[in-house]
Amino acid sequence: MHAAEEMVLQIAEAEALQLQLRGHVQADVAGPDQVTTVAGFDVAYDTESDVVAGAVVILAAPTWEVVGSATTVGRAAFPYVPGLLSFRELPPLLDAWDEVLPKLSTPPDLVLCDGHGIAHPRRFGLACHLGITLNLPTIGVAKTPFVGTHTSPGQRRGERTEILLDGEPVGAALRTRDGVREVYLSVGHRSNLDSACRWVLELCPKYRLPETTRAADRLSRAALAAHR
DNA sequence: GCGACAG
DNA sequence: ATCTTGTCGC
Repeated sequence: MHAAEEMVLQIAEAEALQLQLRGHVQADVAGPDQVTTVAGFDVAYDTESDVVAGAVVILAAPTWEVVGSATTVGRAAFPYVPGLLSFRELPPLLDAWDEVLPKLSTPPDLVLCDGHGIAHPRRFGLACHLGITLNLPTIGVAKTPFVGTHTSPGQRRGERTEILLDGEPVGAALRTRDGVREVYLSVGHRSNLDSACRWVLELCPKYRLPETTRAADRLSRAALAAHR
């Protein structure tokens, strides 16, 4: 069998797994009401190879200073397929997680990652997959919309509109700074939309993107650069 | 059938 | 994701 045919099968298997795993997602339960530490995840890609760097950062409330981190460098084992991002990014992210976890006295109270949670064609985006794998409250924060419809929220920080998919709210377009374009967030696991919006705003005291995203992005890029 | 499509 | 210069605005 040719490589292209193998890929078609892998994609079908991945989609089937999503349908199975999505049954474990808790997207309408109380989120954390206190957050002492929060984890942020990101992956950086090399332009001309399949080398990838995964990073996890641990930030402490209320200043969100970095109190822990880990990076790993490896090779991408799955291509980018819209709707199957977690199969590409989860391996490097979990590698980084395994590195940082032994160094923590307590697991983080909340996890953020790039990309969507239940705002996904099968309601099982990267944030969901990461959340049920770690069994932690998770929020997906994306820079661009993926599925569903939404109107533009008001121009003030904190204003938001719902992302609707098949008539159901699956996420929010949230303005994290006055006059700056919104971010698109959705619950990954063990949270709800109100709580997710609250914590994302807390994590955006100064910039459009959450401090977790910014720190993890910097770190994953640095790890990639150091490797080359 | 055609186009769009998180990172 | 990543490749890239200048440029507008506070």
